[in-house]
Amino acid sequence: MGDTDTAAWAALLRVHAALVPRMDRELQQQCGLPLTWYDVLLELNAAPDRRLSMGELGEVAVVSRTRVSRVVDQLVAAGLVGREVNPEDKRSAYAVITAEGRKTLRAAAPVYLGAIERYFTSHMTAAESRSVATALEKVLSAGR
Amino acid sequence: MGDTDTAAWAALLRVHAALVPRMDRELQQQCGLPLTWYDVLLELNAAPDRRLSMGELGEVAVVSRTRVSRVVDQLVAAGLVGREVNPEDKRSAYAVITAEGRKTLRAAAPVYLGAIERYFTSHMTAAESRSVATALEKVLSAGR
DNA sequence: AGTAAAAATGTGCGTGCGCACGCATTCTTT
DNA sequence: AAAGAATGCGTGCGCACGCACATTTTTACT
Repeated sequence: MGDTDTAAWAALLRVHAALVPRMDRELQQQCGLPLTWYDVLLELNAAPDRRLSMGELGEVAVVSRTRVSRVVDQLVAAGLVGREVNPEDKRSAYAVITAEGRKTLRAAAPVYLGAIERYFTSHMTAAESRSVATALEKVLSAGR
Repeated sequence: MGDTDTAAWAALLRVHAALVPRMDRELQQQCGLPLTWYDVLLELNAAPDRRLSMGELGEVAVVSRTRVSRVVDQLVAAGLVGREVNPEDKRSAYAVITAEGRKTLRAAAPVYLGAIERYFTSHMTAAESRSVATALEKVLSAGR
């Protein structure tokens, strides 16, 4: 752990373990919304035509492909997204964010963004923040 | 996500989601050792007198306090650690790494460290690595 | 000393998560 | 055109994880 090479990785693991449950609770208590739901809604809202197939959703969101089905089930039951079949490929199922879903997302965004700022970004300089982002994005684009 | 403030956080989440399962599998296939076991063994080995109470272990390792009991159960069953009662406080239980545990740890270390280097550190500059470490460690020390 | 609060640990239970598998549909090959 | 491979998706199942609670021991207070 003390090794310089592994220090960054060890710190990443600890930050994740410390902050993710905290943010999840805060979001859930103030907005009744698990972090997973927020992530899915965010990606759907940013997607072209506000819809994504299950496979695409599993790749872009921080949710495993197989888990997507059940999360979308919950979101459909909550009225935040709808299921639609792709007429050009009847295997495929689209998840489409509803108006209620966008409303919920807009309400939850400031809470989540505030938590990120308060627990994470505010404790580093702007230069460090940029450095972390570029470094981790390089790791990401390499790991595909 | 595109926001500069949240970019670092979003990248951290994605890197964690992408790399942790991969490293866990690699470690488990090549050494028969889950990542959780490795972390616990590492902390025990680095601790004074090679032992830690359950509470201390839950704080220092990336394992929740309540989860520690069962993980130590497994490690005891595997012969990698031993349970000892604290003679000065009979509530407390010490987890002590065994010789077999140290042997297993030494065998697994190069595999894990290699994976960290290969999947993570090698994709950023040394300056970025240091920047990531210092930034995340500041986040950590602030979040207690 | 005696009683109540606090601390440290272990456990029953519900939940989240991913793997292996099966079903329906589409693509490819001959 | 027919058959086999490949793709996209959903589901049964087992494992990991944390919360609330019970138990035992220590500490604090009167």
